[in-house]
Amino acid sequence: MANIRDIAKHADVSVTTVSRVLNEHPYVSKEKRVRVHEAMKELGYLRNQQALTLSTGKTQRIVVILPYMDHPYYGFFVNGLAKAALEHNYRLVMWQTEYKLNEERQALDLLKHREVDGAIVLSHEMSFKEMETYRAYGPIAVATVGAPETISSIHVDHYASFISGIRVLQEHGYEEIGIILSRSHSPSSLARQQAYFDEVAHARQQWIWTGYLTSEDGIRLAETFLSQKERPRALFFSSDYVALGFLGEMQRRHIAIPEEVAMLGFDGHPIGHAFGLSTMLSPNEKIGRRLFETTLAEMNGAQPETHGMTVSYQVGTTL
Amino acid sequence: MANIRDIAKHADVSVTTVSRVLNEHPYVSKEKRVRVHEAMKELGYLRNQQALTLSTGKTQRIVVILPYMDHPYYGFFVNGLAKAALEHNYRLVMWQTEYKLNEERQALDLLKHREVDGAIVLSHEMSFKEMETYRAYGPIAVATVGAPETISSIHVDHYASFISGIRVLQEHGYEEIGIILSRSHSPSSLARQQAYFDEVAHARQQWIWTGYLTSEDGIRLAETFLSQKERPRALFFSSDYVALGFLGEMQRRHIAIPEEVAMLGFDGHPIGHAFGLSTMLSPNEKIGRRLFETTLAEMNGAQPETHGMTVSYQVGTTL
DNA sequence: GTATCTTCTGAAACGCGTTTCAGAGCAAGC
DNA sequence: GCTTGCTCTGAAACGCGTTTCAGAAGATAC
Repeated sequence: MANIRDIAKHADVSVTTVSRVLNEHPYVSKEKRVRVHEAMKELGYLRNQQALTLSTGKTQRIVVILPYMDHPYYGFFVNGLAKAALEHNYRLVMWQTEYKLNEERQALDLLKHREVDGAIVLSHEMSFKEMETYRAYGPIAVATVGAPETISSIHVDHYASFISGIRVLQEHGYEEIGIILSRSHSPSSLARQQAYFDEVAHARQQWIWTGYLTSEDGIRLAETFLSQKERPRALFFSSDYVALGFLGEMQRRHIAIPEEVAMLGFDGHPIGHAFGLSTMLSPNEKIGRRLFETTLAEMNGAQPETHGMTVSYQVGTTL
Repeated sequence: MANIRDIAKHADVSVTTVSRVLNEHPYVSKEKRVRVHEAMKELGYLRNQQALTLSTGKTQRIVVILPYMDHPYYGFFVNGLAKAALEHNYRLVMWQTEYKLNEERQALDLLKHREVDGAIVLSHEMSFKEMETYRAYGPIAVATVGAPETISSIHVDHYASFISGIRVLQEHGYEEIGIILSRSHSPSSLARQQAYFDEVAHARQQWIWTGYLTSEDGIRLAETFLSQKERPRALFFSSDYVALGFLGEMQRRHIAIPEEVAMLGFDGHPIGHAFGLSTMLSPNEKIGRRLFETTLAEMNGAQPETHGMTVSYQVGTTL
């Protein structure tokens, strides 16, 4: 495959001139520019991206770190990221961690080895303290709360969002409320619990169910929930998919929603809409976009930024 | 940041020796090996992946081309791909095309510019004829049918799968069957239509609904379906999400499933299970794995392969 | 007419790890 | 004692595009 030196020889110009033509530098005479273009066509020249990357030090790649690519929760984030990346001529390198700390480290090592220009972290086990040790090698943006100043954070304000969700439930007359969370120790779960205790007068520790991530978990939850003696009148889920699993199983058991138990989801997935799930709509695609744009801005010298986004109520029939 | 030459100087050995230590070449004396390791530690050496890539010509990256990353249909494929890639120390570069031919071209151009070692195409607008023009630059594997010999294909045998789905419907006593397809001109849709006409005695052109991709489309379909005078007794969907949208809307309208119309989905998404959707289980995660492994094998000199996978019936309550 | 720009060109160095090749030193084979 | 072979080492070339720097030629300024 022809390289820049072959082109130079063929067009009888210097390598520098060919490079200038490639980069549309103005100081090339029309005549030579034409000759170079012809040579490139004749030899079927294709610029070697690797060489460019080594030379400039810019990879035009960003690593995206998330637990599972097929978990619907991340779909909107990734979609926003993908669109923004495409627009700015960046490629996304996806790294699936399965919640393993070691995989997160490997993914961030790409930064150290200059395989990518930046990192976007949608979920992490790693402490921010450790994450900061990677910061010297490139910008990092997270979709979670609690990041230090050096790390950009574009996230859903889970505390405020849960407060507003609880208010929606209260406006519908529900006072005895339970909440369904994902991993119990994650910052978002902690914020949600805090909101729960701050805002719900009848809050009870045993009305917090943790460890529910998927629709299958939602199915399981139905059994657990129904076996409980004292049950809340409404459930606030932190994920639409868990809510849907629960809803499906309740339907199967012919238990009326919202008469027996009211439900409020979180995310706003279209599939929830089909089953009339009331939910808190989260601007995840927009967050994805902004995560990318923030990272890009940082690469161009901007300061890290922190921004919390809020959610809105989407009417359904489960309240 | 220290490079290999700095290490060489610091350890008072040649650059070659440092390279040998990095690559665990046996012909390095213990003494020098130790000196090199010490120098690397002292200077905080990090191997520059870019330089390695330029030097070896191997990127350890594969581009994955698909219309939308957040479409649940692709979730399992991508999951399988991601797991296999991780195991073999490859990175996945995701390219979202939104069904645009031009985006597919850009994605495959990565191959030409040596930005990736291979390409995996989960869905494409591009003709195989055009796709073959990229073949010279690296292995390509598709998840669709009809690929020429030069392009690997690991796919669901849509014809056989639709036949077996139709048989399931017939075994449940349904003769008047309609089918719901995605894009009408895609090879999979054509194969499905063929199976429909070959296997269903009462097949009718107006019982083929095309253009249904998402759960929102499924909701829309309910209206269209119900407004039709002569309706089939059963619907065979080519996507669980479309089926679920339809199912939700039918529930909202208090129309009994399967009494009014029986439903059979396709894919086997967990969320379908929650709502008792009968479906044809597709081994998409396995296909993802094999797509990667095939591509890897081709990079190591193996021939392209074609393999059709079959689906199995997953019992639900919508038949 | 001299000084100062502007335009255009190319040699060489740079980014950095790998590979090839030549050769030195030493041991085993016969 | 001489050949063969193995172990170890490093200089130089290679992959390939970009950038720096020096300089030539022509144009403009005053």
